[in-house]
Amino acid sequence: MRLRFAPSPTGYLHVGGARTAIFNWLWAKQQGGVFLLRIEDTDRQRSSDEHTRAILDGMSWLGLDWEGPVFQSDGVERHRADALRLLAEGKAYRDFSDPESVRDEAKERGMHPSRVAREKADELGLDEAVRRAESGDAFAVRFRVPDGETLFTDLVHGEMRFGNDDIDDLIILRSDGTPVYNLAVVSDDAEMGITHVIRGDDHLSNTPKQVLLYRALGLAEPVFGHVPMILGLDGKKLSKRHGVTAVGDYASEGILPEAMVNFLSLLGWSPGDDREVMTTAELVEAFGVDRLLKAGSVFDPEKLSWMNGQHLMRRPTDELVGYVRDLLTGTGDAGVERLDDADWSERLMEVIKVRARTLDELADQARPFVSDTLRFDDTAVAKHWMKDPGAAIDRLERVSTSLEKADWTHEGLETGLRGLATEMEVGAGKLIHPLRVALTGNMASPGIFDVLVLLGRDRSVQRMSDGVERIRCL
RNA sequence: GCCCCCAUCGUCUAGUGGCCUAGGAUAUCGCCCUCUCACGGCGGAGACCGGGGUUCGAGUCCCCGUGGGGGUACCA
Repeated sequence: MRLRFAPSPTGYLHVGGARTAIFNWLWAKQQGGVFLLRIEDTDRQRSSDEHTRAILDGMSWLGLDWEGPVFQSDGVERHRADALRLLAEGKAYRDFSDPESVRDEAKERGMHPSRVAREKADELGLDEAVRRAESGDAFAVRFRVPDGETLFTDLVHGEMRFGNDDIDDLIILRSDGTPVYNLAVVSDDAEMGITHVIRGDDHLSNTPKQVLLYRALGLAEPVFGHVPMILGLDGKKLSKRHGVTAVGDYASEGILPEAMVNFLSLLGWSPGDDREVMTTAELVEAFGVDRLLKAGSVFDPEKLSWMNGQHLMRRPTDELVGYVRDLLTGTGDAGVERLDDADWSERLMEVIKVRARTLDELADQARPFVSDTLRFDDTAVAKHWMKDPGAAIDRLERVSTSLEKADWTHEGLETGLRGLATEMEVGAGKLIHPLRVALTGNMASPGIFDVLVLLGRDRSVQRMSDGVERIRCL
C-alpha cells in the first residue's frame, strides 16, 4: 500500500491540507504502508523553494514523516510522452484553435468549449492536423473522452457514476508543450506506484477525468477516497478570510503539534466511541477509512484551544519546561536559568499546567516565578491594594513578619497564615489577596501556599516588602 | 446554465429500521470544590432542514423540494 500527500506549493500548509495529510499518514502508519510526499508544481511559474520549504516545515511540525525525498514533479518528458502516446493511439487530438474564439463560439452556440474544439479537429481531419503540426503550427492536445459512463468506487462515497457526456475533452498538453495538472497527477501517481489516494472533496469532480486517463494510458488506477472540506465558522470553505489557516501559525500561537493532529483528525472522522483526547499513537491505532464522514465540518478554534489544554496537562513536565524556557528566553525575561533546577521547574509545571491552554499562557503563568521583574495588573492593584492602602500595607507587613519565621512548607505556611488571620480576626482571604498581588502582580495564580513554596523564603519576603514600598509610592 | 457531493444541539460528533424519552464533547448557564484563576465534579438549556412515500414501526430506506459546498480553465 502506497499513499501520498500532494499539496500545491502555495507557500504554506493550510489546515485543510494538513488534515488530508494526517488522514493519509494515519492510514499508512496503521496499515504498515508507505507514505510519500509530492509537491504539485507542474506549473513551474508558481512554485518556489520557499513555498515547498514552508509546506515541509508544516509537515515536520505536525510530526508527519514521509519516506524518501520529496517527489518533485520533474517528469515533464514523461508527461509529454504519455500525451503523445494517446495522440498516436487516437485517444487524443490536436487542437489548433484559438482559445478565445472557441470560447466565444461555444457561448454563442450554447455548447461546451471542448466540444467545439473536438468538432473543429474532426473537420480538420487527422492528415491535415499532422501536416499543420509538422509545418510548425502550435497546438494543444485534448483528450477525447469516450462515449459511455465512468464508474469507480470511492472509499467514502461508495459507487460513483458519471455520464461521459458531462465530462469535457480536457487539455492534457498546452500549446507550449507543458503538461496540465490532470495528466500530471495521473502520470506522477502511477510513476510513484500510488495505490490509494485520499484527498479533498474538491477533487471529486476531477476524478472521472483522471480515471479515464488511467484507463486510456493503461496505468494501474488507485483507489480513491474523498474527504469533506473544512469550513470556516461562517460555514464557507476555510480560507484566508477566516484569519489563521496555516498550521504553522498555530505553532506560534502556542498550540502543541499533537493537539493539532488530534483536533484535525476529529474533523471528518471519529473513532466511533466517546474518545476525544487521543495521542497520535492512539489515533494510528483507531483510524479507519470506513469511519470517514461525508459532510463538511467547521473549524472551531475554541475547541482546538480546549483540546490543546488537555494535551498540555498530559505532556511530561520536562517537555513543558523546554517550551517555557524557549518562550521566556525569546521575550528576554531574566532569571530563565532558574528553570535549570529540574526539581523546582517540575513542581512549577505541576501547578501551572492546568491553568494554561496554550504554550504562551503557560509561559505567562511561569513568568512571575522565573523573573523578579513583576508586571502588575492594574485591576489587581486597584482591587486588593488601593481600595484600602493602609490595610494592605499593614497586612503585608504582618504576614511578612509572621511567615518569616514559619516552617517554609505548604503545611507550615498554611498554619502560619491562617493562624495570623484568626489572630487578626479577618478572613484568610483578606491576607491572601494582597499577598498574591505582591507575590505575582496578578489577581489569579496557583494556590498561594504553592506560590510561596516555589518562590522560597527570601524572594517571598523581598516581594512583600517591595509590595509595601510600591503601595506607598502609589 | 450544466454536472457532482453533502445535510443530527451554535460547533465537533454517536446513531447502519424498534436499544432514541436522540448519547458524548465543546461552547454557554447554574451549583459544588475553593484564597483567586484554572482543573475537576454535579446539573440546566440546546438538534434529527421541509414535504411526500415504503414499513406494524424511520434520525436511520426511497423520491421531490430547500439550503450549503465543489467542479465546469491552455490553474493546481
